Amino acid sequence: MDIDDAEGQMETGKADYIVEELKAQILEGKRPERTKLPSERELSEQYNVSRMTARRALQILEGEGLVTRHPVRGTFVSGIRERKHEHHGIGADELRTAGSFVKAMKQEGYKPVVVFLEQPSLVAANAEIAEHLQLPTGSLVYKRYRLQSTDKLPYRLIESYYPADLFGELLTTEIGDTPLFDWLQERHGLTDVHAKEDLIARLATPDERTRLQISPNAPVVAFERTVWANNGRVIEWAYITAVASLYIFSYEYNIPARTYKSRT
Amino acid sequence: MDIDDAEGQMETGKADYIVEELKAQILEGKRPERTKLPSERELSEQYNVSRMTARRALQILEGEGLVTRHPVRGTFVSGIRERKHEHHGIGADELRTAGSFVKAMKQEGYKPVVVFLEQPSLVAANAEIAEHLQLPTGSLVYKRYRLQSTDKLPYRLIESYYPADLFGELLTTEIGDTPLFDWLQERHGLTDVHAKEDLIARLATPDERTRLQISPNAPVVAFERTVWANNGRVIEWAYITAVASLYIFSYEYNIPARTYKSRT
DNA sequence: GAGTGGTCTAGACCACTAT
DNA sequence: TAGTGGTCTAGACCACTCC
Repeated sequence: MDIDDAEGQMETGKADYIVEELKAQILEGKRPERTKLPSERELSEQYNVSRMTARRALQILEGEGLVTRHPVRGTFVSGIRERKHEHHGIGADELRTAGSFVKAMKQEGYKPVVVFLEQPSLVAANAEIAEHLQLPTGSLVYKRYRLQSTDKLPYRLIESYYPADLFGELLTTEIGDTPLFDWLQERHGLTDVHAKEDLIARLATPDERTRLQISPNAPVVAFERTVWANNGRVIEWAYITAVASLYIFSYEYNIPARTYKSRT
Repeated sequence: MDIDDAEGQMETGKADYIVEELKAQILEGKRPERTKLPSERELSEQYNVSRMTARRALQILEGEGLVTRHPVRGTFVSGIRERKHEHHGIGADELRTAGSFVKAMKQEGYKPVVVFLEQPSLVAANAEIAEHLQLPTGSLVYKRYRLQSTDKLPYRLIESYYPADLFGELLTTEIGDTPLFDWLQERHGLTDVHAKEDLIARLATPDERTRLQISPNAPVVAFERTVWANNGRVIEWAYITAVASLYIFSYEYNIPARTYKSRT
């Protein structure tokens, strides 16, 4: 197990070597999903490296999405199958049935929890929000800021804004579990919608790390979403931060034919 | 500058504190894009912390996409505007004009380079590739494995497969700079295409790290893309790894109306 | 009390490159 | 030769939870 014994064939670093060994074991099924990996201290003894090096190996595996780590509990194999599909595009129905995600979670045996980090409220739009919603700066907008979790395992942070003239009455109306866009269709007759999403991937900021309960090495997918109604109005702008290791983002689209040679 | 002086108001760690200071300076414009940040050793002196802590701070900034780091050169502010837009969906034209990305790069003054990591070749499809291309296992497929770079700064790794009966002749045909899908349209009359992409975000594997020349803390966006022609055939399946800090992925789609109350 | 991961220290050597 | 980031060591203390 001593790394120096294998040093002959090794060009990579010690941490990378441990990564490759553990990864092979995981992919070969020798370490099934949800089983516990050796702790940092155990690994450092087994491979005769310092704890920081064993730690780096586990952090790399975490970053690649192969394991999940928890203080106290330990490090666990988290197969790719654990990722949640977030499907958009042709046939997308997440927006139509805003509760669909929650339903899917329930089917999988999770208990979905939504925590409002702020009380939903009407606020004056700053320049940025106003521009996104195509409203004058200072317009009243309905704001929601919430965290979605399953069994105390947070997966998504959502900050969303809506024009107050369409959604403001929500503050005094109880719509229960009715998805927001169903309510919009019923109340205001807005049906077809068009959505645009801009995604980036990055590591979490300290604040997001705390809220999403992830380690400094865990990537997130941050995206803006703008939703237009069929009358051309922007009806939602949202900034969403999702724990990357839990998600597969799926998009489908058509590319229309073009007249051949119509462009250079 | 000594962190312990500010310890009173500080709940976060020392690395996080340095991150917040530097981030504020960057966002306020005190540290303009492309300017050099203090080195790890300088920071560790300025803040009276160990080099590893200063290092962690810079790595966190790198992970968040605010700075880029290079051995020898140092750490540099890399504004968000440096990210390249990758636009898909309605109006998407990346596939139609496969050279568009390259053109955009040229306009920005970059010199695009494509390195074929393997000679393009006809290979027998293994079970996975065959399934993706909807062909029998063992079918001949045309494979390309290439790395895209600008000025020795790699940004994307592409492993792509095509049915040999449609694309095999490319091995002996010189199509020059003609985008692949333009050639397909001209040669085989396949026009409208449908695409599906599945994205995940994660940290790079050691191999990807080496090929893309990024540090262990830099996230990547890995995605599969399947492209169908208008006759229902799969004409491309690709696995793409993109340096996350260089990309914004943009998707646009419509959500069709539904009959109200047609679902629960 | 024992064990987990999270953070931090004060050193060290390396490969690489610009001067 | 000097300076950069990359890697590694052998310790340390912390917060937290389970027993």
